[in-house]
Amino acid sequence: MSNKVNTKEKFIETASRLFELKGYNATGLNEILAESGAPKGSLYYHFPKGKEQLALESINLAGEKIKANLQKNLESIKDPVEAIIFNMEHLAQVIDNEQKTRDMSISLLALETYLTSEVLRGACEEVFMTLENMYSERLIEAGMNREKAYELGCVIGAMMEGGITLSLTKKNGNPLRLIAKQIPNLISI
Amino acid sequence: MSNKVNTKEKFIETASRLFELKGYNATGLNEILAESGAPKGSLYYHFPKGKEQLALESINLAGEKIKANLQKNLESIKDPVEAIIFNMEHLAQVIDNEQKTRDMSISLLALETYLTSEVLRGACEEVFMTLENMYSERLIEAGMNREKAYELGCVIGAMMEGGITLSLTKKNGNPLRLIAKQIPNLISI
DNA sequence: GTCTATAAGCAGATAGAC
DNA sequence: GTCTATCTGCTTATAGAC
Repeated sequence: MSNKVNTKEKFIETASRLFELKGYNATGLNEILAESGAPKGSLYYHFPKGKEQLALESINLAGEKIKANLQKNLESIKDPVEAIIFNMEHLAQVIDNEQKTRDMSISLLALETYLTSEVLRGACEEVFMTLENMYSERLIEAGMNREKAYELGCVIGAMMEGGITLSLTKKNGNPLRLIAKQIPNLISI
Repeated sequence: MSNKVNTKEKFIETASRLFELKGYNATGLNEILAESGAPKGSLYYHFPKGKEQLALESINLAGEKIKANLQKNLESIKDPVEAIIFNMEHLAQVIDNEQKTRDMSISLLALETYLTSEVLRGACEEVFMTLENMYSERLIEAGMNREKAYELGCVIGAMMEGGITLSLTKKNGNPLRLIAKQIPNLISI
């Protein structure tokens, strides 16, 4: 039924938001259930393997949203350097205004799960690699040598994650802005 | 008594290791007690405010160790660019061999606590800022303009944290190595 | 100062009625 | 497919003996 799909998607959306915000271990199923407005039995009907399965689908959803935001900027701004800078400065502004993550990073989930769940670690790795490849492909399109583009894709991805971590901890987007300022020094096509 | 000091320090050392490795929320007091070999009453005698107080001292200890490692490399290698690269490549090698953190990063703790504990967020922010300043001071010593040095200190700090996150998630030190390779492009004194 | 026993609550997960 | 009631085990924290 359509209700089944809606219930399941509601679970994933709520869980994805809470996992990104508070982390995997700090987010209880009861909290997800309360915000979803559904009972516990329903959750285990849709996710027989429990919390880990719900987290897997949550990571994938979060990844899709992060990718979509990046893609929008990479497509709408012609110069890849300017596009990457705009993307970083946009996140800086969001952190200045809200001081929390939303469709921004899965670093917390990755660091919480890389030692304890091979499934979740793998899902996080895949999200990271897709983001890196998006940077790389755009740089190749703009004329950069392939190998160099793949190396820079990873570096830019790392700078983003580190910049978000620092900006959240400091409660302001300045670290992300300083990183954005250095992007032109890394990219010479 | 000296025993008091030893017991308390043992708690902090064990907690610091476990918090960095598994995170604040995934590490139970029972686990810390088991590895410390001391009973629960003793922990609450030394840390009346409980887990948060223990975490505060754990973050400070982890920060001291991370700083000490960096300082050793910044002091022993004359060229700051080479020193920073060596430090990153050393961490890459550790991750290749052990695939987990130890005296390396407090990103996990920072991301877990920035929303829920102002005390712990502040402690993490202080560690991050001290590390950034260590990079900056070394660059200033080597002749770099002050403002530029402070900006780069933050950028290098962010790259380290992001590089560690990616390297742990991918189970290899390559992201850190690719970042190290880009350091010369950022630093022109 | 050290240690034991226990409290009170929440976690993830399950059984079974409807 | 949906929902309720419950189980087991773990969490942080405390009371009080020694």
